[in-house]
Amino acid sequence: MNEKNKDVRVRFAPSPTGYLHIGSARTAFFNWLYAAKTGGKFILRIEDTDIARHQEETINLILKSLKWLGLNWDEGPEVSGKYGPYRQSLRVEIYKKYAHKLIEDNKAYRCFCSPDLLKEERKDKADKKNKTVEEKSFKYDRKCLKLSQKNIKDNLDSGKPYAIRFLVPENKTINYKDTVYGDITVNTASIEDFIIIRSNGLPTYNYSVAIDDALMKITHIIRGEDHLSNTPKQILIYNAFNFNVPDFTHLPMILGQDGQKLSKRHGSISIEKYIEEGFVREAILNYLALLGWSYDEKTTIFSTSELIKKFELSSINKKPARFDYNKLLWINGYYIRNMDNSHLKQLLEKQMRNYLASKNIKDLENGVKQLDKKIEKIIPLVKERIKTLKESINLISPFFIKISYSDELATYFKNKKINTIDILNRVYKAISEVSDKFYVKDIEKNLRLISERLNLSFRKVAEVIRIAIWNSTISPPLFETIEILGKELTLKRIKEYIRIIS
RNA sequence: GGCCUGUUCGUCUAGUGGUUAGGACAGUAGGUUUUCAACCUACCAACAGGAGUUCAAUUCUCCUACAGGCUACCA
Repeated sequence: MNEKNKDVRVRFAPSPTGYLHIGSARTAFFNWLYAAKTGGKFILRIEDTDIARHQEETINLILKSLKWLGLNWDEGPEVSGKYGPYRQSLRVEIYKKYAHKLIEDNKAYRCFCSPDLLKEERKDKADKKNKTVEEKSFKYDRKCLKLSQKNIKDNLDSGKPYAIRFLVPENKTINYKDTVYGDITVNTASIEDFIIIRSNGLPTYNYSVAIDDALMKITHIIRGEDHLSNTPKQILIYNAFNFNVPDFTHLPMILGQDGQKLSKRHGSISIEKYIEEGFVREAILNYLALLGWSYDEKTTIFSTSELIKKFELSSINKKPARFDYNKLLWINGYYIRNMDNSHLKQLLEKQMRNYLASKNIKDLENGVKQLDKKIEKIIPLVKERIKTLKESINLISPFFIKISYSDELATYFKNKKINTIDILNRVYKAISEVSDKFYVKDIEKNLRLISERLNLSFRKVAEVIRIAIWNSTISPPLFETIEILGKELTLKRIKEYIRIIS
């Protein structure tokens, strides 16, 4: 394998049966990274040969998620390329043509057996208590290989449906080297004559994938470990046509927190969901990169451009990785904290506007016009307090949306030994006396003075103020919060809280 | 059932024929502080089990256990 090879061609070949899954996203990303690193081409191919399962809309969802991640493709849907079409459903004639060539060469044959019957035979064999491997073998018995020319002709003439099976060479050893898993050796004795073209004329996976990868001149196949066992079959197809066999790199599986295969019951598994939850692009890519790959013994944060430089297929590991939502959260928080304010502002303002729209909230206490201006000042207060963009809503909305005190906070000071109303009156006065420029420094000075005068720790005073102006025992830093709220609104909330607890 | 693959702290991982087995997340304790975060410090915590090779094995070999994948006219 030559890393400097400019002719590298890799592909991501999703089956459009749902959203872009987190595991598929990693596969796509690793392919993309390898292409970026080597200056090769990243090809996108849609594997939609299973009519029953594929859904048209999901193709767009997948493309959308890939674009959001920034994994742009050089050839594929929407951009085309010289090895198209890039949808398997549009390549059916190609698969048929090659399959018939195999029949002519006696490397494949027509099978007229009924699928239902085969299924039953297989079941019988599984149930048998026979001891020999032969007797329990699930392999197809090659009934149709033994058919005479006349039989075949009669069947064809009568229009009997048939599938095409690949004639697997007997007792041959297939050997290949996987970048991650090393030398893999399989004997053809364990492989049955698998179907390559179904009776409905559509190809099966192991066949079409090999034909396409060969025809599209794919040089490196990077995909999930679930395909490791399929690889020998595909090599058989390559060999039957004398195609060049590409390099294989299988990626360890991604499991859920419980160690089971990642599925819907593990919560969010689609990229789309993560976008909704407020994860940022670079954080997701960074986390994905760490699932099955590592650079050294200490680095965990990698920008995408660093990944392009540092990524190596040879340092991918074999062990299946559990998806650790907590770590993703941490990485996301890290990216938010270190993001530049103007970029963060764009993202948060969008979040906020979407939120207001979704809740149909119109009467903002500070007015929508101020959202844009104020959010700029809010950013530094929230950026190290959120792990997702979505969480910012809780911290930002009280600046704009009228608060209504919860029962718990309305009675919060009832049994406490402090004179809440006295404190609030003093606060009201102190805030009123701050000059109209309303500097944080002045606000802080005046408020601290209250605790000094009352000989009360400032945290007690702060708690009272916090609940009054924020309806919560936690808030962004108090003085800055008051500054951004503005004199008028701060006083209004204090007055309101006094009224409620009086 | 057959075939293929894997197994280092709870999690992601680094690592080597001789190391106090390293880092990160999580957890715990403390510091800072107007709350919450962030930040800083410390602590907790792992080589699946058994044989063999070797002066020495977490590292090499074999077996067992466990886990995952494939075994479809799914991909």
